[in-house]
Amino acid sequence: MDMTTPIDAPRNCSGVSEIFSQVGEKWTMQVVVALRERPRRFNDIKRIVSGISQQMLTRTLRNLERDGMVERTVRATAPPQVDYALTELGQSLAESVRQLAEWARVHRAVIHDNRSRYDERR
Amino acid sequence: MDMTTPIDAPRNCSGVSEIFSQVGEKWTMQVVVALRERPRRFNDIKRIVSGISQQMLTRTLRNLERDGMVERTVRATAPPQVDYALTELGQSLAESVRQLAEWARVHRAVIHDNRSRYDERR
DNA sequence: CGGGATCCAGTAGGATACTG
DNA sequence: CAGTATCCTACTGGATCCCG
Repeated sequence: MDMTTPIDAPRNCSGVSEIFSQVGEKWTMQVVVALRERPRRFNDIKRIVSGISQQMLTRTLRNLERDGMVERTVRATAPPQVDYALTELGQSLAESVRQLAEWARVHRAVIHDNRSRYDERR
Repeated sequence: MDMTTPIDAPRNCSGVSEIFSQVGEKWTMQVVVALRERPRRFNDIKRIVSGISQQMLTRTLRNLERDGMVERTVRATAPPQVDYALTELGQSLAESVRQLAEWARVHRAVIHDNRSRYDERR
């Protein structure tokens, strides 16, 4: 193992950044947020997360389901009805992310301003 | 002209997920963590963030600099020496991210387990 | 030492059409 | 309604060479 790294950083950044990349995927957190209040059906989510295609919504939900963040419940009615709900794991993620989201919300304007100035100076 | 600023986002976090995607980029947070203790030089960071190419380190640092997370200081010595340091903005990001990182560290095993079971059931 | 310039592969993201 | 199936584009990540 690499014992030469002189930082007392959180151990195993590699595994953690794996989670980050999922969180950072374009639609993941918006879907999680859409489910925070209560379970919702496919097209309800699609309506809330404006701009998402049904393809991307399907993919995002599958990934979240795969990780155990979201539970999928199929009702054998006609027409078919599918509910998606956050699991406890998913809810705890949403809660942890909320703080980072708050940071982003507060600093968004400054970051955009920094970018503009950087791009102009170039 | 400001085409980049979303005017209205009722529940939507389009601007926030923009920050998330940067945080989720493969190397961004590992570089930030590498700078948390003190400023460091290019090849120091490269050594700490094992596996990163000089190309990707350059790109990542440029993006962080662009957003005002990192400050770049060039010393006109021979050989040239460049220091990278977190700004206050960068440090506050690191702090906010730490909590999400802690969440990821705690739940990583469970998530991996969920994935395995999901993939088997397929 | 600290990059920039190229080129290249893989994947995320998206548009559209079709289906049980 | 809730998806699959295709096909396509753009961007992320990386390897390599070069340069002051």
